[in-house]
Amino acid sequence: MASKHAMPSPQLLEEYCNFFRLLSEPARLQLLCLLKQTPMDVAGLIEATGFSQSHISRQLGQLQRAGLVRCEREGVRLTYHADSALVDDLCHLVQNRLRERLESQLQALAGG
Amino acid sequence: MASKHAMPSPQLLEEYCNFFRLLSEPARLQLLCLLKQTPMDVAGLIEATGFSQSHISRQLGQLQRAGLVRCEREGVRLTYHADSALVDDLCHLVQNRLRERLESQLQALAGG
DNA sequence: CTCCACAATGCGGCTATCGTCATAACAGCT
DNA sequence: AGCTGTTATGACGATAGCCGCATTGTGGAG
Repeated sequence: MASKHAMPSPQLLEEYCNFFRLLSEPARLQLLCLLKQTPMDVAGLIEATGFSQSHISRQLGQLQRAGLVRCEREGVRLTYHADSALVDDLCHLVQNRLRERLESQLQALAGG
Repeated sequence: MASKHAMPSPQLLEEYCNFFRLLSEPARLQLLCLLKQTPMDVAGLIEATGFSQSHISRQLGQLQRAGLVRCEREGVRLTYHADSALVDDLCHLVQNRLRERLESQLQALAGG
């Protein structure tokens, strides 16, 4: 075969970017991480983050459309969940990368 | 321990976002994928993508500062490389997610 | 040193997105 | 029905990022 890592099609590339863009906003990633730890309603997220209600609602909407978050009614409240392990996996990969990079910089400093 | 997936610190969260933002731009991701397949100079990337010289140079600068891309002089030209498997891993994870999501939507359609 | 080719950067327009305020939609209770 | 509490959305200013044009830096050849 040509390569183990063929060039993705433009459409797929775009999908990748759309997904990564979701995670590229601190507010959204924070909400995701919080909801992974403990499901909450919007009031809880306001309490936890200090963001405004409308801001949180918007971000949750984006995450929900991407399937990264679900919600269930409990009376008048909506309890949001984030149960996918995907985000954790992605973050761990990035974390390892960041660590490796800092270590190599440290070595370069010691070696120089 | 409290949880297998503890909340990352604000600083780390920011670093994650910075990294994901790099991948959230089709131009950058495309350049990354191209350079993973075949190392090239800027002229080659212009040929391959149709982007302007300055645009490509800027994106390469960002990728280089993040350590996702390196370059070597060959005479007056700079040959850029992208050798990390990280981006491939991240994209594969996302691809699986996209596939699963579409499959579940398909099933919901069939089941309804 | 001068000239040429390649790459990087200052500047500016443009668009997209964030984040807030105010308001609308919605579910439950009386 | 109306009232209350919760969430979603329309409108808008502010900000950030893309992208190209023009210029500057940089290394090699004459």
